[in-house]
Formats: sequence, C-alpha cells, structure tokens
Amino acid sequence: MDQIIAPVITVDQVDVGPLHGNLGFLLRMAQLQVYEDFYADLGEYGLKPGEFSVLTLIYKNPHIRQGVLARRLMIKRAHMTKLIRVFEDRGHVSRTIPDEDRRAVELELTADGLKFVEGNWDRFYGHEKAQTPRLTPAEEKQMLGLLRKFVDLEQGDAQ
Amino acid sequence: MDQIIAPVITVDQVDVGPLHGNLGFLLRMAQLQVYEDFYADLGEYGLKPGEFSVLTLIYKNPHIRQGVLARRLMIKRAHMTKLIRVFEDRGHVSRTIPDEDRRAVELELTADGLKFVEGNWDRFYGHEKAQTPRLTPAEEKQMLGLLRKFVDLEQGDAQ
DNA sequence: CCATATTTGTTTACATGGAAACATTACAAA
DNA sequence: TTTGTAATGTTTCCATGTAAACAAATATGG
Repeated sequence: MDQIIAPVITVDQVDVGPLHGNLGFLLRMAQLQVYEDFYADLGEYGLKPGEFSVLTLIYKNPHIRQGVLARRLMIKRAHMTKLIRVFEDRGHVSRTIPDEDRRAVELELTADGLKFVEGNWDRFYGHEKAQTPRLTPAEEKQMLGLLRKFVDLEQGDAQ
Repeated sequence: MDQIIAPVITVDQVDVGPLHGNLGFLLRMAQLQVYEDFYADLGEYGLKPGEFSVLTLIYKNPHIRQGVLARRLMIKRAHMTKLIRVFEDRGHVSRTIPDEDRRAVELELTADGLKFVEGNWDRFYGHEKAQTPRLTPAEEKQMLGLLRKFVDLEQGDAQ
C-alpha cells in the first residue's frame, strides 16, 4: 500500500490568515523588502536608512535642533544622541549650543558633510526611481500618496 | 532696534526634502505609527506584533516547520529559535521533530495556545477595523491591496 | 524673587534582532 | 558505499534601539 506522504507546507503555501488584511504586518514586510534593496544599492556607503534620513534632514534644515529632528523621524532622543555622535566623529555634522536655549543642540553639516551629501545626491536619490518591481509607476505613486496621507505628511510637493 | 528672533524650526515646519517621496522612509513612519496603536490596544497581552504573527501562522498552519515560518515572516532563523522557545516555555506551542527529516522542527499550538488564540481572536483581529484615522475605508482598502501586491502576497482573499 | 515643574539632551542598563560559526541530518555524486 | 555539499536549527557574539534615571537649563506660578 502506498505510504501517505506528509504534506509539508512550503513558504508560498502558508495561509497567512487574517494577516492578509493586517496593515502592520504588510507594512513590515514591505519595509523589510525595501531595506534589502537599500542595502544592496547603498550598502557600500556604510549608511543605514535612518542615518541617511538624518543627514538629509540636517542638509535641508540647517540649525535644526536635535529633539526636533528626533521627533520628525520618530527616533527616540536617546538614540539620536548616539547617531549624532557618530556623524560628529566622522566629521560630517557639527553641534552648536544656541544662546537662546542652552539646553538645546543645533545641528549643521560641516563642509565635509556637505560635500558628502551633495556629491552623492543623485546616487542617493536616484535610488527611489528604480524601485517597486511589482508595482506600476502609477501604483507606486498612489501608494506613496496614501502613505503620506496616513502619516500626515501632506505638505505639498517637495523636490 | 528690534532683535531678530532666530526662527527655530518646529517639527511640522521641517522640510523632509526627498524623503517626501521615499518609500522606505514613509513605510517606516507608517509602521511606527501602527505599532504604537497596536501596543496601545493589545499591550496588555504582553504580545509584540511579531509574536502575534507567529501564533497566528501556527494556528492557521499546524505542523508548519520552523524555517518555513521564519521565511514567510521574514524573520531570521536564529531569531525564530528564540521566539519559539518563549512560546514553548509559556506552554502555548509544542515542537515535534518529524521522522521524515530529523533536522526539522514542526510547530503546533498546544491546547492552552489554542484556547489563548481562539479566546482572543476577535479582540486581536477586531483591531484592524478601527485603524487608519486619516484614511477613508476605501483608501485603506486600496493601500492594503497595493501593499499586498508589493510584497507579492496576492493569494486570494483570506478571512 | 523663589520654588516647582517642564524641557532638552545624556547616560546606563536592557531588550530586540542579526551575522557568523557550529552540529546534526539529509542529499548528491563519484 | 562514502565523500563532499546543502539544509535546518542552535548558539554565541554583536549591532541597533528603547526605557528609566539623571543633569542642566528654562518656564511657570505663587
């Protein structure tokens, strides 16, 4: 008599059940995928996505305060302290304590930091273009719009 | 003469520059927001989103192998080992080494685990309903669809 | 003015998750 | 066979990020 082979479930046969409509799950999966691509493309710079965002915001908002930067990126202050220290050690960011409020720290790119960001700008942000293999450009645009609305970041188009 | 007040940038005045159209950034922001809601709603269970997904998949796919589960959830095997150990200690999941492949580990909910999942099912998945304050139901549906397509999870509708 | 509370950033201790090396088992090739 | 290769899970060590307590400066309320 034939042996009944146990039907070993493979990855694409897994029933994800209610996760199918679960926003948190889908966002996490999407994010992991995007981060993989990020590292594949930009890993050589030794930059992580978060560090990348930090540099970008300091570039676009010179003299931004550390706490404001942290809240905008939803990074905890304690963590931001460490991130900024690395950039400082690397010579890409300078910290200034303003006279108006000597608790605060204002951040700025150094000449080197500026050179780094501007010199790699296209490489950094050309990145966004080639993404989303499975989505059409229209769908990608739609998704970006929905995400912006979801996170309440509809501040008109930026470059 | 009037003193020129330094225009201290506040959070909602920050220019996010190219992050405005950056998928990784927006996904991360969205995810952080969703996770916050998750903890606010379900924190009392002491469950994290990932653990939650693990239980759900074992429930929906009894005898699933540990590695399959890990790949499906994009969790590293090393980490899955630790997650499962916690569930085992808690008495919610049992591990079995199948005869067909004695390297593998098959996972199953225990009676207690089953009771836990089924007993809280509505609470757990009623969660999804009330989400997305800023998105209309149609927009939310659209976003879920786009995310599924993006992560290649278009396997027909599940419950 | 003074006392208290709040804000800002830092430190320390801890939790979360990943990389690399490993042990065991299964598979493939000769 | 048996010898090498791949798959599976575990362990150990390390990187990343958070929580809580803290120090300094500022704001607030009498």
